[in-house]
Amino acid sequence: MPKHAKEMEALIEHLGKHQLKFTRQRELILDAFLKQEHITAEEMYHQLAKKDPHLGLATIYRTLNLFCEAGLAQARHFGTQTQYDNTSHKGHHDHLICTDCGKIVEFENCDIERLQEEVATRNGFTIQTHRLELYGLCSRCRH
Amino acid sequence: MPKHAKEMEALIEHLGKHQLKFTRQRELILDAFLKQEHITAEEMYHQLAKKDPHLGLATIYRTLNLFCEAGLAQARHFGTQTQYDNTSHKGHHDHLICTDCGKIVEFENCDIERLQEEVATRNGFTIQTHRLELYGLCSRCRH
DNA sequence: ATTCTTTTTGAGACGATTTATCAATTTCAA
DNA sequence: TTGAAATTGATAAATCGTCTCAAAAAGAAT
Repeated sequence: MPKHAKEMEALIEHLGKHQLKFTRQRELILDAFLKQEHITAEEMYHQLAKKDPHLGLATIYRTLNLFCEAGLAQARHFGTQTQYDNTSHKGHHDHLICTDCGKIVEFENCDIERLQEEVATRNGFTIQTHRLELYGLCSRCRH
Repeated sequence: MPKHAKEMEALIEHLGKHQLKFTRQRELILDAFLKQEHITAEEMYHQLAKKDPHLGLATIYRTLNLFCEAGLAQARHFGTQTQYDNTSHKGHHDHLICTDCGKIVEFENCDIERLQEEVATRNGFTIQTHRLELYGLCSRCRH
């Protein structure tokens, strides 16, 4: 059984529903993407240049955005670039961000997630994904 | 007593400490900024164009960044643009967002906020602001 | 008030990141 | 195998924010 069978199937299902095609590039990019917790398009471009020097940057952007629509990725804007988070990596999707030095601490908190579910249910929503970012000063920068 | 005397003083104090000058533009931009909970440079540019058609976009960016350094504002990357949050507004707006129809429900949850504080403290952070977005399907779109 | 030094401003050039364009290629169902 | 529809790669273009620099303004000293 391939490493990322579940995600591959999710992608194929999304493609089918939207009359999109399964291409060599999409498979290549999915494989590379699922190995990371998060990555930028530029990083992936350089990483994949070794396997396929002709893979265009535009294709990577398009495909990562496709993954977002399929629910496999989630875009996060930080600094000047866009980070694409791998949503199959369960924890570590919440962030503490130092507004002074830019330090990022990833965390996971079950209690918060449970309360989020509660809020959603109370409002008739079914949560697919979420984004939680806490901005402040880290211990170093506070002084 | 002027509306935003406290913030104005904070700015003047910051200017004094850094050999910066108090200008008409900085006063104008501060006034406009403090009336909002958050704003982008572009929005403020158009808003202020009525009062002073010669106020340059670069000046607005520079000034909003100055406010960040003075602690009056906080930059947050959202979508493709930078939102400048007014730190004197405490109102936290967390959002439930339907990924199908785009419906947005605002909510606030004290328990979640308390847990956020806990996480931050445990990691040595002091929270200035945060952002919480829950993505999913609303009752209608779930069918 | 006038002078003088320093900072700020406005306009546009510039750099970085992402999206749009389009002809050639690939996918995939018939 | 064929053909319609989608995708790709290269690059042009758009977007956002910063940098540059001469002219203007601020503020201290005279």
